[in-house]
Amino acid sequence: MRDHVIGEVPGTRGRIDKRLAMLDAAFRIFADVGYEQASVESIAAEAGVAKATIYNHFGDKERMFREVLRADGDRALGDHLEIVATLVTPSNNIRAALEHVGLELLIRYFDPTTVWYRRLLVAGRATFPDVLESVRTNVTERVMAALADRLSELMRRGQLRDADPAVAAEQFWALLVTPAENRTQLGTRDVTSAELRESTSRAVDTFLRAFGA
Amino acid sequence: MRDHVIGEVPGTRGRIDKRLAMLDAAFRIFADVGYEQASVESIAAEAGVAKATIYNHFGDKERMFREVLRADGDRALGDHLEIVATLVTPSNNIRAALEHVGLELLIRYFDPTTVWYRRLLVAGRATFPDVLESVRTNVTERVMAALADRLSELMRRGQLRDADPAVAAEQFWALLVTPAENRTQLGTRDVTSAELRESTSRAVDTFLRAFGA
Amino acid sequence: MRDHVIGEVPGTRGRIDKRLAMLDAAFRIFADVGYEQASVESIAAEAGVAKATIYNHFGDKERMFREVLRADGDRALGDHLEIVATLVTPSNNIRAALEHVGLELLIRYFDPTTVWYRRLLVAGRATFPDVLESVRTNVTERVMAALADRLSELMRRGQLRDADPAVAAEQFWALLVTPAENRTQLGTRDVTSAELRESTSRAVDTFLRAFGA
Amino acid sequence: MRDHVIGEVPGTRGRIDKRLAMLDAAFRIFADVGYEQASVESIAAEAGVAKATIYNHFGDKERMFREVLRADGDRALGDHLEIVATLVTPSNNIRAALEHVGLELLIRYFDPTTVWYRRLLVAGRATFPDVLESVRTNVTERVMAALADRLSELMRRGQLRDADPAVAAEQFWALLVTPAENRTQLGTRDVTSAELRESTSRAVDTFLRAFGA
DNA sequence: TATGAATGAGTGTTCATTCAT
DNA sequence: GATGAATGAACACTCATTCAT
Repeated sequence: MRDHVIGEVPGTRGRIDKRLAMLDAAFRIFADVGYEQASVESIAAEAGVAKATIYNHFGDKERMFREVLRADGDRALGDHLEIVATLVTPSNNIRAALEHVGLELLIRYFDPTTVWYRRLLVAGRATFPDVLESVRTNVTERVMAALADRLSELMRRGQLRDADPAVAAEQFWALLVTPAENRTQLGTRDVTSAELRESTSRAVDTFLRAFGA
Repeated sequence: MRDHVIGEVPGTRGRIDKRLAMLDAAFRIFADVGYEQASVESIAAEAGVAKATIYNHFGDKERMFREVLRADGDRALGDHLEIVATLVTPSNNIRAALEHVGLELLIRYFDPTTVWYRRLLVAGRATFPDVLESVRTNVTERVMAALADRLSELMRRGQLRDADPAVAAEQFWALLVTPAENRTQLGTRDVTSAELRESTSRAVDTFLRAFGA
Repeated sequence: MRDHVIGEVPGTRGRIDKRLAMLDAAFRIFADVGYEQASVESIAAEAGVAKATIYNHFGDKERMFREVLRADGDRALGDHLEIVATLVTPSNNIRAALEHVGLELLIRYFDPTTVWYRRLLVAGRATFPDVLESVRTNVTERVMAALADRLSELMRRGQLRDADPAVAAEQFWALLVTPAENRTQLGTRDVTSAELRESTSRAVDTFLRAFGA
Repeated sequence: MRDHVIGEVPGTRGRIDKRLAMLDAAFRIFADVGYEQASVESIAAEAGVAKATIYNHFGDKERMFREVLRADGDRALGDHLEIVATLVTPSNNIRAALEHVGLELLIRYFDPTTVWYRRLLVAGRATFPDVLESVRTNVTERVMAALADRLSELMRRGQLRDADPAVAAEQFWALLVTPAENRTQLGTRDVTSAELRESTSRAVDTFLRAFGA
């Protein structure tokens, strides 16, 4: 839980370092114990600054929470879109292409940073439903749409059978993620990369049986 | 949020009623705002008793939380096993049988009580990982095993192709639940029964394409 | 500043004692340093209770302040009206009657409790203008009206010349209080009873020269 | 509350302007909310400078408060002495002379700047009793002495009856100020100039009945 | 058993003040 | 001389828990 580092510089002495340290510490603490349970004091301690410094920078706890979410949300969106974009498959090997994308998505999905990010969202769900909605429309939906777009391209090329691409995308995602997630106990346990590879393989198996040309 | 009633009998003034009222109020409040955020005071108020009475009965907040979880966990397990058991299919119509079980499971899954129960688990995740583990082994795994058992029976009968029943069960569940859940925004929105039926239908479609005989 | 005691019972053990001790301590601290500057912690310490006990009883700081004001305001009104009522003078000695009432009013006015009460009002002026207004209409104006009523009676009897009784009351009060107050430095210094007697005598002198029959 | 300007020159960017702007802002804020309640931050903002600049100039909050008081105290003393000095009455019309001086004093007394200044003193009473004492000896007493001196002159001339001039001054002041002040509710309400004129007239009436030749 | 009253430890937030640039 | 950034101490208020009745 100590390896999400945005930009801390160990020998801290600059100004910007403090802000980054604070965002960073906030991310970890919020993800760890949830919004309500995270004390500003503990975030300050983790960041190595005084409590008041946090207030100087962010105004209040809520604004800090939103700032943290925004900063990481943008990065996550970029990451995922990039991965989905690789599903262009000049090659004929659909299985390999799907397994590549699937595994990459799964790796991201279970990356500690992403796991924490999901926890952040869940942790703040009751208090900040608007943030949740914003993430869904700006991240989840756009990733799903990109995936559907790629799958529809594969359908047009005859590499997948004709079907509703949105449904296909949704089900690909479900087959990929849900069985793997069940094994992590809501993120309590880590998953090995072997497990991820096996999960991907099983998901692609079933997906191709259902949607293969 | 006021319709989960374990055993309140408003007019009665006996001892047991108080205990039930307290468990009941605790369930609602815990599910509503999470373990940490739920104040013993608010639970006492909701149950119509004095704060100290809660301590007389449960010792402390944590023990009350566990009590609530256990009481409802047992009930949930029974419900789900019953539903899965209906997948005996004397008839030849697999699709109808799967859709029946799928819809029933989905209805349970999005029943307010169950939604609250999942929230309870997530809310207490950080503080009570042992409870989470216990639910997984005692509820999730047993339901999955029962489902796999039914599917394996269908495979033996030749109504589904030969495959790993555990994987099939897991993927059936994933196809069923994940797309539907994505639409509820982590439980922020309700789902209509029409949506549930459509979700079930799509899940069974794809499942049968992949696992049909 | 430690002699305003409403009902403290030294060997404190009952329930009601705590409430009185709190009101009492609040009165002293508020009067001493003002509403904003008075810390709930210090009031709790002065009352010998825990901070939370104050919140259990009064809800919040503002409600405690209002409670304190109300409790003492009622008593003050009664006191003053009683004094003014003595101005019935069956005897012919107006000077003696006026000096008696004047001295009594002045004694009350510079009684530590009353001094503190005025400080309380001034201290809360900015934050609670409504309280100030309420005291003015319910206490100040009623005392002035009672005084005017007594003076008008004396005019009817021919013991004072005919004049506007309201103005006479107002000016009697001004002659009585203001010179004395100037010597206390906004209540910083105490006044001796000799000074009060002299102030009264001078005020009555001038008042009778202006309003004597 | 924004019309007390000591020397702000908006267009200028020199050094002295900043100091004046700070003193000016401090006066307004201190008078508005009191010493303890005034935040250095708000004064800095009102003055358009950085918080640290205030500390460069005044050392700390207390020294700034004293500086502000001293600057304005001198001006107030001058004003009042000048007014009292006009009570030389070459003319025979005492009533007119007294009404002139009385009205002028009353106007000053209820001038927003003076009202704020009195609030400043009251606000700082508990924290800075020495300042209060200094104002009393350097301003109040000197104004009273000047007034007594003028009245004694009138007595010598036979325009007022023989009496203790100090007492006469004190009572003139009381008759003048107290009834008017009662109507402002400790400065919460403004007074109209008509009210001031009426108050003056009543005060002079009574004063002349008591002290007229 | 049920309760009203009390409390110690904490929470988010503000503020006067300092320091490096 | 002027500033932006940082901080320690304090404050109003909350909460899980205990105790006497």
